[in-house]
Formats: sequence, C-alpha cells, structure tokens
Amino acid sequence: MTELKHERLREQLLAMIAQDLTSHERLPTEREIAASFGVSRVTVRRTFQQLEVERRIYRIQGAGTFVGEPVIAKTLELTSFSQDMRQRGLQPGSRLLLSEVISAGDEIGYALGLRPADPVIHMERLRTADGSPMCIDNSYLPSSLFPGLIENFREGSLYEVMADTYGIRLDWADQILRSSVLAESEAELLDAPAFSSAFIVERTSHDQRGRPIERGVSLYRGDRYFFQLRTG
Amino acid sequence: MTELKHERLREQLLAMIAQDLTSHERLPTEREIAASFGVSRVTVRRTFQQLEVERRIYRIQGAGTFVGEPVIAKTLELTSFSQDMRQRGLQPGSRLLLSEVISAGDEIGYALGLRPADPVIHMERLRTADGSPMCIDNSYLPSSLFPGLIENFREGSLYEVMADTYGIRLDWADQILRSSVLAESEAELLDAPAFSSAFIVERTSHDQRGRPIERGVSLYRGDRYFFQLRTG
DNA sequence: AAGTGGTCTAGACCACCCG
DNA sequence: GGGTGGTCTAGACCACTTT
Repeated sequence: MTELKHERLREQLLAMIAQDLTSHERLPTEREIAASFGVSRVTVRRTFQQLEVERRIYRIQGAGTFVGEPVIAKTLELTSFSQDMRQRGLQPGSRLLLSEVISAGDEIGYALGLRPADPVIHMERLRTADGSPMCIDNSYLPSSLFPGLIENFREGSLYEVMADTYGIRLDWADQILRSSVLAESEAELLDAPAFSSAFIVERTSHDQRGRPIERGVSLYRGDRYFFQLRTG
Repeated sequence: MTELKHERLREQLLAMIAQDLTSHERLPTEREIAASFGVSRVTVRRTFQQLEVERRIYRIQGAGTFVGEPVIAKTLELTSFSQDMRQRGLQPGSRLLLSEVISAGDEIGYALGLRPADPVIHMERLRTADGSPMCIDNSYLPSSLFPGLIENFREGSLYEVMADTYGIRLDWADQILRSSVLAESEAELLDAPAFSSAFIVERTSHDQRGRPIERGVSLYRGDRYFFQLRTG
C-alpha cells in the first residue's frame, strides 16, 4: 500500500481497464478523472504517460485516451538468471565451476574502466533450468569493490550478495547478442550436441551513477533459450 | 528549430554537458536552471526526466543532478533494415525474391488478428550490406490494408511506402530472437557455409493504436550480424 | 464550436543528503 | 539547518479532432 497519488491512481485505472473496458474503448477525459479521483490533471497525465509507455493505453490528441490491446511479451529487463527462469516457468539452479582472482587484461579492463593489471574476481557458473544445463556464465568483478567475496560466495544469487553485503545495486546494462555454435568442450558441459546453435551474451552492468560494475559473458543453449523483447 | 521549450532546453543542456562538464560533475540545480533559462521548474524536470532515461544524467535526491558516463550503444529501436545498416556504417541493398498473395494460415493469422483464410501479401527479400548477403526477410501484411501494393512495390523501403502511400506508420514491435544454424538452401542464398550460425527474428509490428500491421520472419547471418541493446 | 490531449506556469510541501 | 530532488496543485493557453 503506497501513499503516492499517482501510484494509487495507476492501480485504480488498471482495475477500471480490466473490469469495465475493452480494447480501443475510450477512457474518461483527463479532466474527468482528475475531478472524480480528487487529484490534479498533472498527476493524471503523469500516470497516463507511464501507462502509455507500457502500451496499456494510447492517446490521440483532440480525440481522447483509449485502452490498448493486451500484450503478452515484456520488455527485456535487467533481471538475474534466476528471475528470468522463474518468469519462464522453470526452476533455476546453479553450480560454481570456478572462482579465482586474475588480472583484468585488456578487454575486461576496458569494459570495467580498470588497468589491465588490476585484479578482478572471475566466477564461472553452470546455470540450470529444471535441473538440466541452460547456460555457462562468466562474471568479472573489480576485486577492490568486493573484498572477501571470493572466500564467502559459493551459491545463491550473486546479485543479492552484491546488494545486501556490499550495498552495490546494478541498475542497467549494455548487452551484445551474438549467434554461434557450441565447441565440443562447451557442448559437453551443456549436455548438448557439438556444433548446435547457441547465444553468446556479452554484458557490462552499471550502477545508477553509470559506473561499470560487472562484465559478463554467457553462453546459452540455442535450442532451449530465446529472447523476447519489445522495440519502439 | 523547434519552438517547444523543453526541446530547446534539452539542446542547451546537452551543449552545456558537452562543452563545460565531464562525467559525474554536478549540474546546476533545477531551480537555478529554471531561473537562468526562463522556464518553470516543471519544464526543467520534464527535460531532466528524458535525459535520465537516456543515461545522459543521473539524479540523487538531496544531492543533485550529475553528468552520466558517455555511452556508445543505443537502445534497440524499431528501425528499418536500411536505417539499421546505415547506423552500422554499411550500405544497404535489397532484392525482391518473391511477391504473392496467400492465405494467412494459423500462425500468421493469429499474429495479425485475421482468420486463417484471409488473404495476406507475402514478400520475400534478400537484404544485402555493402553488396553481400546479410539477411533473408519475409514480410506478411493484411491484403485489405494495402490494396495495389503487390502490383506496385518492387524496390525501395517497404516502410516508407506503407507510410507515404497508405498512411500507416509502424510504431512498435514485439520480437523473438532465436539462435539457429543455416539449412543448405538458406546458406546458398546467403552465400555462407551450410550449418553456420544464424539469428531467426520473428516480429509483429503495430501502429500507435496497438493494431498488428506486419508479421515478419528474418534470418540473419550469425557471422556478420549482432544485436546491441540496453536493458534496465 | 466544443471538447480533447499537449505544453507551460508559479508555488507549495515532503524526503533525503551533507556539495 | 539549509539545500537538493520528488510530489502535487490550480489554472492558463495552444493544437488538434470531431464523442
């Protein structure tokens, strides 16, 4: 139960849309809603703007505000592997394959804004869904930001440990998706045929201030995984 | 030259950021900017909100507004193949392989909200970049929305024809990305080795009102193409 | 012409951080 | 405590579509 007016208004409008209206039906005018809900028109517009971005409504100047068509797919969000799997109705699992401190090197150093000789924590994990392999994940973190992490982290959510123990929250990430085929060693780990299709995902995750915090390279099975996203 | 205050303010702020400030430097307060640019604080906040979404600034309550770190990658946008290639510094080209009217069938009919027996225009095009094959694209459009299209369209931008001749603008799309390998016939068309990696992109494009307008299935060469996106 | 969403204002109060 | 961004208000005028 929040106390912000635009959030309460949002909930009430969503309920109204779900219960009383169908696609392309007109909503009450901004002025009517402002009056009947006891808020200012600015607050109504702010709420509408958010709903418009989410495609729940659309607005036509001079004509009105209308209910959008129901949409299933969600915008690709910055979620952990665990959240991602649960959204897909699968049970996430993880096995730590490797945990070490190495020099950043050129590529990772560049991504994290470190010198090539600076130490980074490297963790390699095999991620599973409903018990069978889905992804090989490599994470690289600046050692200086996470003292003691490598001795203490064995399982669970890396992102939660980063947030709870170190107070660092990932806010957004740049990602590059490539299509590839599995080498034999990778295929063996993933329990998939050699030379079958795969996604390579390279990401650089940042905090709210835009500082790079994590470099990651993941290899997903192409026969089990797909990306769903909305553009516009 | 626009006349909207928040757009003019946006340009002036971007100039200020580029010329006088570096990453993580503090911007003037909202109230100072409002006073010095002769606009209200609401207008300043509206402009800041947009810049924040674009990661050009970040805000910390109680502390101030700060310049973000420069970012190269752009959010995946709904662009035509031609625009996409030009952004990547490549010269786009196209060859029409097939142009026909067929029944929608279950899958395309479902995506476009048509009955399986309703007619759709199907166009298959080989898209090239700097003269060599990049992608095989299949587009499906409701015949009823685009009378005469099939007789008149041979080359150029399909999206431009849809907008200019038929007044229908695509606004957003749901997409699914899969990783796959090329079958022999596909490999031949794309001038790539058989069984090399590829992206399958399935998209349903919509207009502003949320009505589905186009169903598309594209096959990209995995060795030449990649996706770049920002999540958060 | 009437009504709609789009833009903009001046001012109030609250939540948060320590420039 | 003083200053910052975050929320909210009542009201004005403009641009656009047509209930």
